[in-house]
Amino acid sequence: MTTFYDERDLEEDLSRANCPDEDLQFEYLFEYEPPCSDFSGGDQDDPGLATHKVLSPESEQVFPLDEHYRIKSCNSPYSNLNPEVLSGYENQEARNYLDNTRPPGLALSPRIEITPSREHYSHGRDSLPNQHLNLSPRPTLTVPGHESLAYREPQCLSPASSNSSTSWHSESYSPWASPCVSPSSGPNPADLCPRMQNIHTGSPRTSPGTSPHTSLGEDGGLGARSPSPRPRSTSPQGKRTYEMYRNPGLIPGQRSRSPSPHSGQENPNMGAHFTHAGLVEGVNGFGSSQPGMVPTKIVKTSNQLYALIPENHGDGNYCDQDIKTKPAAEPFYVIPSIWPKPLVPNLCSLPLATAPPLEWPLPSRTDQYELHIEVQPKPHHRAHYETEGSRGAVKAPTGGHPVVQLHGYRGKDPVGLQIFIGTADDRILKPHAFYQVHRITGKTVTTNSYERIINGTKVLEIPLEPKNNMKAIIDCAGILKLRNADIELRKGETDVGRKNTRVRLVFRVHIFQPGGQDVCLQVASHPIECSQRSAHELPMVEKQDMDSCSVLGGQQMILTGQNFSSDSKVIFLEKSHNGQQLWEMEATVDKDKSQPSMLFVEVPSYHDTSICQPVKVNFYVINGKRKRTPAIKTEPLDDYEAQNMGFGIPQILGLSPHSYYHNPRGILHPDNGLMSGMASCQRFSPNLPNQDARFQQQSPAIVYSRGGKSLSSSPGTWHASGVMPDPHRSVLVHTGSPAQSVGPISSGQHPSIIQFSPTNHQLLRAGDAETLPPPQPDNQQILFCDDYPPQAGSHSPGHPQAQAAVTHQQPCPTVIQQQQQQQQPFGQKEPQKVRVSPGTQPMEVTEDEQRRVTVKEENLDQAYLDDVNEIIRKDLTGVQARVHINRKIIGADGDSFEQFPPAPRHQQMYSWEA
DNA sequence: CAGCTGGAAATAGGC
DNA sequence: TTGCCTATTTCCAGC
Repeated sequence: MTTFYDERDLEEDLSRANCPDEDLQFEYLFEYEPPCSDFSGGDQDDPGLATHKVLSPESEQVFPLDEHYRIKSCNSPYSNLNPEVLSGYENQEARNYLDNTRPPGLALSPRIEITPSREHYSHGRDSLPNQHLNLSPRPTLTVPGHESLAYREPQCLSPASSNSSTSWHSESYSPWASPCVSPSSGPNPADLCPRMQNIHTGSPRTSPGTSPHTSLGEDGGLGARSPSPRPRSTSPQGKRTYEMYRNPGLIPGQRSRSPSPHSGQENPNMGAHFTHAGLVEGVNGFGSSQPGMVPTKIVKTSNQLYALIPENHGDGNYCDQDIKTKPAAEPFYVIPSIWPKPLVPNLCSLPLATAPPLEWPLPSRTDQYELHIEVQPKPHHRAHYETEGSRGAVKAPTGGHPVVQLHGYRGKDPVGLQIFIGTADDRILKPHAFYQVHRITGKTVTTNSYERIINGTKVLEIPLEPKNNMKAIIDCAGILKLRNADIELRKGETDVGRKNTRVRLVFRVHIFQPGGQDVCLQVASHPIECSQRSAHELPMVEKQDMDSCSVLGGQQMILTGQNFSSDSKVIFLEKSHNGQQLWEMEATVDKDKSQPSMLFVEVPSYHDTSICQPVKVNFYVINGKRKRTPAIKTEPLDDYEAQNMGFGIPQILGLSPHSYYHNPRGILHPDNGLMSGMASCQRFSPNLPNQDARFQQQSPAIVYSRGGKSLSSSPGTWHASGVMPDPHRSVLVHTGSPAQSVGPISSGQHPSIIQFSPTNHQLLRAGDAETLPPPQPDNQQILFCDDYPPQAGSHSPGHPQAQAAVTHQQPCPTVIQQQQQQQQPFGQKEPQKVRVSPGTQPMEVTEDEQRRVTVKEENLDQAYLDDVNEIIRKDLTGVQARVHINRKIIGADGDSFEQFPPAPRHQQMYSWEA
């Protein structure tokens, strides 16, 4: 079981569009193996030699991986990528790609592979159908009437965050300023924070935190806010609804396939910048190809000096916009010519002008360094509104706080660690529009931090000091929730806040190197659910003890997680490439054994036991009843869409689902220069509108020359470091030795739990933080593949044990024995009732049917991507596409299955007794 | 008393 | 259009 699949695929997303409640689903993967013998991701007893395991229902055979594949793999876009360099989702991307590049020579094991999806925390934004549409950078953020504002107005507008951290108005541009200092008394916001000009002009606050209800509407006339009880914001043009978001076709007049705020369609200025000039430009939307661009305007403030550079010509990446001086179409970016005074002397931090944009994907490690989250945050953190007091810093599962450490750093100077709130969806990581990091101060906070606003995103910076072993306890970062209406009202903002409540803590370091090239590393935490409700209602799977089994099912799978209930149901489903649900089956949950943190599930039989290829399915956990889920939903083909897509629907249908969520939008546009700058090893057709976002997810280490000039001047300025993740390997996660594993699963029966997806991996880490003795950094980082042996040099520089832990994979037991339980089952054993499951026949889509199917607008881009991917894939390896099976977890308000396919006769479905 | 928490009412939007 | 349901946002009380 060493292959990996991208559960964040097209069909899943399409299906999601048909199933609103699936926004709260956390999906996981499972793979069915056919009865016939074939490869199965094998044991990897030899850490240095990946194997494939021939698996039949009764026997297994292991043999080495074909060398041919390795060679082939070298041609992949990840040829220079070391999977271990990438963290979290990025690794999954590599795995996905690799998985799909399996050469034909290696037959795929028809097996079931259970893999926790990155959708594990899929929720809200990430699960929205057009989530991939928001991959474009967010160089500017606008508000109605103030289109030139380069910030998220609520953040700038609302100082109502906790006084402990106060609003980030003043702090943002004056890190060392008192959090409560009046804008009028401190640095002049008019100078330091142009966006503040609008807000504060005529209404300077004496204390940003004194009036939770002080609003933009009051101050800046944006009209989005009013004294409490505040009326819901209304948009002159009509507020987007969640449904509209899910289905852009519902939006009158919205035809753009790129509703991203900064897509070319919506912002020609931005779009024009996506040229081959360089990655920076592409990402930032700054079209400058002018080396040595000189700031056109210098603004002297009380504490800092900013260079104002026209967006279209500057090479600056971060900044505030000068609202007053520039029209909307020509926003300015403010680049501090003088680095703000750090809290720590000699703090090694990169000048904003040279730092990569927050939207940029960065690796978590290079050969030399690794930025690692030693302790992950809790999966839930109730964010506070501006009208509320702070809800404190994000905590760790153990009760402490997240810990981040930079490995491999030998310098003597502290390094600035940046923290911001990023998206938790499957698209490229970027600052979250609806959440901001919130600086926490107080006697309980041990970590100094200061704030700044980088291109509209609040960023905390704390020092990583050698004396602390370059480790920082993140006890100063809370999460502020911005009102959806305010954000959605921004011009160009296409994301909706509804059900978009998952975030990640993103950590970044910029390591100054003597050679003149600095290294930027970034690592994102596990997803954090920020809503109040979900903390108690959403079931989450943190661990699954098996990821594949025979198509015959019947094996017991133990899910470890949270918020399971007696009503918890585990649903297996399969979708077609176009998102149509092909099969759905509720697994039998052993109510007697199950606990709030553990579910014992009997894997249902796959509907087609005669498959000869492994099939991936989804499964998810749902608490409570579930509404009817349409098995197939078709829509009339939108001519406009079809025309603009440039290919027929049938083409879409055959596309690989992989990387659907990774539409890089503008970033990977052939004109944006990303590929040339970051993934030169891979060539794409310039005619294709998009490229596979995996290549940005798999971004190489960013090495750049100090000094803003070069950043946008040429593609070569930003170049991949020589240390790129190994592309040859699918990767999986070894969750630790038996002694380190959690719970019964870690007992002798399952000494080595292998988790296959980043999602699962992430969750595991959250749990491991409590149970695994530190340091266990590589439990998370040990990513290797079934198809390829770990390579020297790919290990974590700071964790030599990484390699050693690679191959303790064990075959999944066909039957998992009941483990000793510390908790009581939900209830006493009761006669299970047979669930009525209509709709026995798996959905089969004929070609004609497929032609009638309309892929939602937001999915077309990915279709393009997949198309490209498929071309590349075939070109590189000729690997045949796979069928994926994902799994999900649904929220408590999930739908019921009125069209639930009946289980095979030999495998009746059971449900919890009410 | 400030900050933090948990809970829940009020509100808005979706169906 | 209405009612129900869910998600969001605001408010309150306790620690």
